[in-house]
Amino acid sequence: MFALVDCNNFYASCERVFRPDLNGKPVVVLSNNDGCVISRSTEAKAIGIPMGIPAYQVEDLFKQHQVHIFSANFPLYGDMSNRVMDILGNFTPNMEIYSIDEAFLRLEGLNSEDLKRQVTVIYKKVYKWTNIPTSIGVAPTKALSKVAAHIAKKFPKKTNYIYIIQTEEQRIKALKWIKIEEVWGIGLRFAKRLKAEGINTGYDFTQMSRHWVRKHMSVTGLRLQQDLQGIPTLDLESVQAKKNIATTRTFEKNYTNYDDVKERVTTFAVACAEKLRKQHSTCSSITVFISTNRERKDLPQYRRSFYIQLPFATHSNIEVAHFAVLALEKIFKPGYYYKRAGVIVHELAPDDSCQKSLFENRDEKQIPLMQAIDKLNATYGQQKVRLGSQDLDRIWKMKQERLSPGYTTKISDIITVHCRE
DNA sequence: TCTGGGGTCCTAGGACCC
DNA sequence: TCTGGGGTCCTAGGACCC
Repeated sequence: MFALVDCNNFYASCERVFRPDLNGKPVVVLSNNDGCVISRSTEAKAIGIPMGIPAYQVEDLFKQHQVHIFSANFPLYGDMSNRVMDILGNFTPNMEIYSIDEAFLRLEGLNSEDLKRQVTVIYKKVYKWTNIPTSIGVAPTKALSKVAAHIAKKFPKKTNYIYIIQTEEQRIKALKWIKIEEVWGIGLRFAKRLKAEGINTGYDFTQMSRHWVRKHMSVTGLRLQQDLQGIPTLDLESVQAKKNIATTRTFEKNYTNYDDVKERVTTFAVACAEKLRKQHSTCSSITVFISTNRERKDLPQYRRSFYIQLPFATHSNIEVAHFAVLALEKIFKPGYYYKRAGVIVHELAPDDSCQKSLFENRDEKQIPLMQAIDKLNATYGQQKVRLGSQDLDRIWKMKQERLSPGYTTKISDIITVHCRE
């Protein structure tokens, strides 16, 4: 059986761990730049704040209900996630960390009663040790465990956040209940097309012809269909090395000037190079993209990306930035209001197996130079040493007006507990 | 005025090989 | 006038996830 453990309202719950005074009150977490709502407590959902909505559009609701608002604090969420995953890992070695707030566990050799008992222990231990509430769905396949977790979350009073699909009857009942657009792997587009075919529930989808599914939804859709039919098709996936690393940002304002965009792209390239060095990898190709604000229908739109194959593998700030700027030169067109840009590095390889190019002409000093830069930045704070082509005055222009402390990741932010005698 | 960021997989079609 | 068959690799674009 597969168990999907899914943290409830994860980011909002993380904020509340250290602010127990906010229990029972509406809490939301905003994306970078304090742009959109990306996590909502149950209370915030109840007052009608939609997921993903731009914050300015719900300002009245915020005021009216005294919603507690937080800027995204990813170091905190990442650390809380590690704590939850460590606990889950103690229950079984067969685990797949699926996202920051979800993990699949394979539970073997338990009868129906023991299974229920074991899952309850998991729920309680995670809650007691981290204060993060979860929903747990259990079923014979991964896709069905997702459905089960959905039910657990939707009916907390009936389920106590735990739901198990074991019999064929339960499987069919659950699938007939779940709307097609809520099924894992069915996004906006496919839901629309499926509804046009008269498919409204997960159950309807399992009854479709394999031929149609294969033709319109590729093998991915076929695998999902089988998994929902109760035939184990999707298995736990082992952690594999990342294939890409990206640094992309929406700007706090529109940029029209080439030099401004170039500075941003340089900084994103440096960030990618730093991420590469941190995991001891190099890259051999990069993509740079720029884009205007696609929400502004009144302005001319322009989006392009450019891919460059590098002549050698590298993780040097200088080299990655150099090629990123070459790519930018290919696609930058004056006259547009740019709102977003990014650098993505591909073809990652371990940095010790760095292959020498036939036409090797790279500067061997890059490696000790980068080591020195990393050391200085580690000692004197992030971004003390930068490239001359980066904005030296810029500290961090991201809007983060309501950032919570780094309770678990920053020594100066650790909370003090006062005990009365 | 203000709309996130970082990933994955699959397919079709073009270029190229023998 | 007649023009093969079987591959691989690469990339853009489309779909999805949290």
